[in-house]
Amino acid sequence: MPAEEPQMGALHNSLAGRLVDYALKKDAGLNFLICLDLQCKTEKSCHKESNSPCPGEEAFAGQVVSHFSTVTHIRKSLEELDMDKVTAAMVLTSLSTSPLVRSPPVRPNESLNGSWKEGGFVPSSTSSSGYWSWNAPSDQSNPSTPSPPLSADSFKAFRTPSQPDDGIDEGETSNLLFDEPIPRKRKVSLLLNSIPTVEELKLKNGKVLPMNRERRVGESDYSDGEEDFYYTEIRLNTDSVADGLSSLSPVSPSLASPPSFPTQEAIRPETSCAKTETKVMTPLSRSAPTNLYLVHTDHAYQATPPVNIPGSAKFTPNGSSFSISWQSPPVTFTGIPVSPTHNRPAGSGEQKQSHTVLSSPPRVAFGLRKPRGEGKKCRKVYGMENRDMWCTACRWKKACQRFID
DNA sequence: TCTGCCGGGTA
DNA sequence: TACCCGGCAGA
Repeated sequence: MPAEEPQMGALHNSLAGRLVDYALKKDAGLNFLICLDLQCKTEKSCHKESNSPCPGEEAFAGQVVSHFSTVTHIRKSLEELDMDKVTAAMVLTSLSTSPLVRSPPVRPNESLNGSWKEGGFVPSSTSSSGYWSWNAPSDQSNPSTPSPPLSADSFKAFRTPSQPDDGIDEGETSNLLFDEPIPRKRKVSLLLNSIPTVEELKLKNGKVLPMNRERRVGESDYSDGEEDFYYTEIRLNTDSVADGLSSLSPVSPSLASPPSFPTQEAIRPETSCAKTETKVMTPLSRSAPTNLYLVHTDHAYQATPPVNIPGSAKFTPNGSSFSISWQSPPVTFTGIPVSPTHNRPAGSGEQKQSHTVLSSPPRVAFGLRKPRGEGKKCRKVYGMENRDMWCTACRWKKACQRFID
């Protein structure tokens, strides 16, 4: 193991001191979104079944949830953002906070291995190529301990050595790290075969930050049929959630209608990535709600027709990346990855893997649940014994229509 | 624990 | 569409 790995891992830890992690776990032919939250400070329900204390990473491990509600919140209009170097985008306005499926316990050396083992993450086997996975928190008894500030030097260490300095000076770097949400590198294991590619994070100031080093075909850790799947959460704007809520409230026509998406032609693999994604993102910038989530993936996907996702969502593979975008409804997304070692042509009878995450929107994360009425309702006024005097809504356990606040 | 009511299921 | 109810979350 290269000597720099502990340092890299520690650095990564310090970068990742907030929110939650996720993994896509393949099991029984289905892919589940698994909460890897080591802090568990935002969603109680995610581990309620485990009945474990919040920091119980192990008990929490494998809990299948959908935690996208806490994924980095992007408030920046995509129109304002120069997206032409961003290789994937995910619009996740809301997903469930409640567990849907409980996956089998995650065994070491399974798909999550290397990234999450024995309550924490350990350096992955690919760290020597510039990837770092999550090490066990230095203080597991207090996982929510804030991460130490990063120095500009450490930030540089996080950068890919092979990448040139993009002109981001240390001052900017510091601002990025302290004033802006910290880009986090995620490692998600999938039973996919694909080729993570070079990532660049487009900063708000327009500068491009290389995030990963390219991973080449032929690297050996695809052997078990699984693949390390990385993505980077990018928080582009830190405006208040409440601000974002207003944009989710019903409903301007532009928000209510699904965004338009590029045609099949627009996402052909031979189309340049930047060009393609510009096309992809532009409609979103006009129609998507303000709390958008961007997931940056290191993944190669076969060029297949865009997959329409229920709920105004779409999965769009395009060469070396994919973008997933949707608005708040429950979603299912599927994708067909390209295998680096079994690179089959599309439509040649290959086994297409379907990756599914089912979820439903969180209620609290976006405050969509209206405040509870303060006044007396039918139930209080008439009592349970006079239930027939209640308004219909109250009888149906709906919002009271008679005593409206 | 009570209450309001959301979200989803059923007929 | 009407009706019902599990369950969440605030009081």
